Amino acid sequence: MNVTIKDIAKALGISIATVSRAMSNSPEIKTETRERVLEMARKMNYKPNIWARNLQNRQNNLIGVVVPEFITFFFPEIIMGIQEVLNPLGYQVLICSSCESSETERKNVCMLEKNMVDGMIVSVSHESKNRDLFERLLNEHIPLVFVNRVFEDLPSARIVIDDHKWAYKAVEHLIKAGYRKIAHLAGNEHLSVTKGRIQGYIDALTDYGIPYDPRLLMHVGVQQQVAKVGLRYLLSLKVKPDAIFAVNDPVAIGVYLELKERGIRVPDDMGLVGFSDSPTGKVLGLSSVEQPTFEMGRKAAEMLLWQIQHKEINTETLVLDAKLNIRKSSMRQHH
Amino acid sequence: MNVTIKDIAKALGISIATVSRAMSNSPEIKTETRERVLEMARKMNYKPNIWARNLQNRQNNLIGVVVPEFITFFFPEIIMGIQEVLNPLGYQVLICSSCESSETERKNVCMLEKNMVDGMIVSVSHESKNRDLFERLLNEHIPLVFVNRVFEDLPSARIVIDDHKWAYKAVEHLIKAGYRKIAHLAGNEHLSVTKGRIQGYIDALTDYGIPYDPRLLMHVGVQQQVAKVGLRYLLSLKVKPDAIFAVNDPVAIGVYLELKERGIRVPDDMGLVGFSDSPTGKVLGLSSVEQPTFEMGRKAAEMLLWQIQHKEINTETLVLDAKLNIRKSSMRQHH
DNA sequence: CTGAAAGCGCTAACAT
DNA sequence: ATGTTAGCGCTTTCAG
Repeated sequence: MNVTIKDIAKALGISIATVSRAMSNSPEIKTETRERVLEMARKMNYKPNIWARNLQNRQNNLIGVVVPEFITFFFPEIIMGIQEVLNPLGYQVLICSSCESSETERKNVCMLEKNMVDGMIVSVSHESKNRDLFERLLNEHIPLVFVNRVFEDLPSARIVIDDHKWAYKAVEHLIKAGYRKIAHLAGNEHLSVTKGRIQGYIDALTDYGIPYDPRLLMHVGVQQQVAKVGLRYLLSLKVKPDAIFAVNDPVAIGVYLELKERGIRVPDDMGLVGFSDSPTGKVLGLSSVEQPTFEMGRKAAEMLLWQIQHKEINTETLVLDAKLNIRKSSMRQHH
Repeated sequence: MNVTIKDIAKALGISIATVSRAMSNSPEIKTETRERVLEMARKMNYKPNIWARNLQNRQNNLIGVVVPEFITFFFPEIIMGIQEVLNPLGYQVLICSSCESSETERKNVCMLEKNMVDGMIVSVSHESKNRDLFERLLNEHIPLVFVNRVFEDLPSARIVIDDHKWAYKAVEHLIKAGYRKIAHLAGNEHLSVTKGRIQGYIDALTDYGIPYDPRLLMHVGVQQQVAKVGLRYLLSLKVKPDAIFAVNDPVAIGVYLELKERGIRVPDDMGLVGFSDSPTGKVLGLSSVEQPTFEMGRKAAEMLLWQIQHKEINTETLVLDAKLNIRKSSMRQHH
């Protein structure tokens, strides 16, 4: 059995109220009494019961985070940013992975609700199916912030980068490097980031007078293993592409490995640009758009805190800056 | 204000006990009453207060996990294994990163204690300084399992692989591939995995008649950025090594990149083997020892559950199998 | 400054 | 089968 304030009170011959006050550093207590209580608490190895306290305070300093996965660096870095802000403030973070499944995502969110988290930070799974669920959360005024993968039509707080702009820059870079038949391996259709990146791709081509050819655009998803299928399709085309802009680094890496396998040289035979700048991409010399992952996490945490503290839902969208890192995968020597 | 069983009871004109029984699916209740309660609960959007329940049950189904980092694939995979077992059973997992700092690790553990987790799974930070802390936990009979990085002299549950054996195999492989001056970039001195891998390295050399040269062994730590320093040292030696066995993949990758930078060819001029088989190492063609990460997590969770259920500390060490993946970084064509 | 007492929402005897 | 009641450990009025 654990030691409670009752035990301390009894041992000291004082009331539990006094002990409680000593513990919570209340001003209305004699310094001497407090010291005696603290001393005894230490001696008896007292540990406050957090559930009793939460029950009283109706707040548990728990924040839920739901991400699609946390095996690759991207979401872990966001999570670190979140914890960096929240942990020092005494918040605990419950991390859930939806494993890119909307069903699991729904379970995670319900579980977090059951655990009465003070708020949630979510990056939605690639199917982006649970609009109704998050709408309900919003209606119930549960503080909620979306990061990276969002629902555009939901009045919620959001942390994103300008996918359109950075996709545009990536494709523009390929054009300036001399590539002309630029393909795009896009993510899942309903994913927020997919749409922005596709439009950026199309707009860059158009602006540089390259007609957009829908056959060079294929939705493959966001995982490395699907890249092979996409590449096979692109290479089967009559007019093969000379460069590929991939929706993210895992897909770009999948493409890279498959190209190597087939003896197609990067960047000479095929230019390649990814998105999100993974460590693996970096060592492979893959050009990529770098997102400020830690900062995204920090900002998401701050925006959530604001909502919790102001007891008010925030519908602001914060657009952070990004950066195009050019490496050898898109630096053709001659063409 | 949230709806409580009291509200439901009042709305239905019944007692709170009946409502409580309906909620917990007690057998001693009329089916019809239960349905009416459940119906009303749904209508009123009732959500059970988990703190009140925990206060009553003195159990919160919370498990704490402390890992050194979760940016690279390794610990995330272990964590996924843990969650795979624990989540379906209704446990929530609190994930903390010690950021390879013993001080942060101590804070994390204390925080988890404060949150009254039912148990902890820990992989200690590379300094391995908090022996006293974990000893206290063990003395207080808090269920605890170490994974991967352990304290050998603490009577605790442990999930590991045979570092000695697999380091031996890695070095043996280099020897059989024709390398003779094999160096070892080792991890932090007090880290459990470091010791086993060093001994495996030494024993393999000895068994194959290659005298162990202490100058070819250097403690560099476990992070990619320190590899450069280690390599610079090794290349400054009079008798330069022709192969390097690195304590883990990050270090091996750091070495790989630096070798490339300097125009030293892998595997022809320098053989290279890592440890833990990272995705990045994989795409670089780095030979490495693969650890069963998911399985380690699953087993750790199971061992912890056992302790929780049996209310008894377990001091078993479970040694899982591993695998040496040979890739081109150690496949010299000729020598 | 300290104590008595009520109550947070729920469960589990104990009654009926 | 249902209701009554006493806590779980803590905080917080309200008295003194």
